[in-house]
Amino acid sequence: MLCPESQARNYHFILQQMSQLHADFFDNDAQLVARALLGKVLRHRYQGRWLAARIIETEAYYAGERASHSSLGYTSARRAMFMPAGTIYMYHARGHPSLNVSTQGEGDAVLIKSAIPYEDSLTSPDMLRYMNMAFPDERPPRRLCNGQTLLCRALHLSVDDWNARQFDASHFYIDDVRLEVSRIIQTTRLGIAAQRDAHLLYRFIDYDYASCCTKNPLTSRTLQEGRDFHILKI
DNA sequence: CCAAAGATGCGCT
DNA sequence: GCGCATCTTTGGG
Repeated sequence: MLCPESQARNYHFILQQMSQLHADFFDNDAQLVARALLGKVLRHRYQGRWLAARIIETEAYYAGERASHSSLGYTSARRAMFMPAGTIYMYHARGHPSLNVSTQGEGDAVLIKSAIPYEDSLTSPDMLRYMNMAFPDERPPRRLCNGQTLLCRALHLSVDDWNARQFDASHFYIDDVRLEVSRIIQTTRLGIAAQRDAHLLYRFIDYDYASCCTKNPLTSRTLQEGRDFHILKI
């Protein structure tokens, strides 16, 4: 007979095994993976505590276009983009870590661009406090993960620990807890120079959380639906 | 040395 | 809300 604490641990482990995303999830076209990742939950164990965030914004990158790091050529730092689908690719963007996952197609990947903290029975009660420890100032929950480097900092994910590695049910993985995503905004990626395929509509946002993403197309005066962005119904 | 798939505060509308 | 200047750290030529 297991003690209650062991039972809880077992239950936790079984839930992880049931719902975590495996390599076959990522072994698809980068845009499909980018869309499917919306509503999925990043879970990272940091100092014995489980931290989690719901993905609300992603970008797809292909070796065959000019915005991707892989299109710049193979280097050791970029090797994870060329590794099998489901390999974690992390790099430093302006001094802070950024999280990507390789997909089907050598050199193709998805950038996880923003998320919001997600609390449930698996996460630590003091999760928000631990996320906030990454920042000098006190931040409201919706400002903890709304940026590709901010979410890595809040979840305490480092390049040294996770670049070119695989997800792992005991430390860091992506979970499918069946959250509903009914509409997706498809629009242009951010921070891409005009001559590097900036026009491609490879950025995806969970419509219901557009107000929490890095840059909301719905409230822009200059962007027009049908030209600069589309709303996809699932 | 400097470019790079950022984040922020400030001033303006 | 938007554009712009300025701060940031690392890997690669």
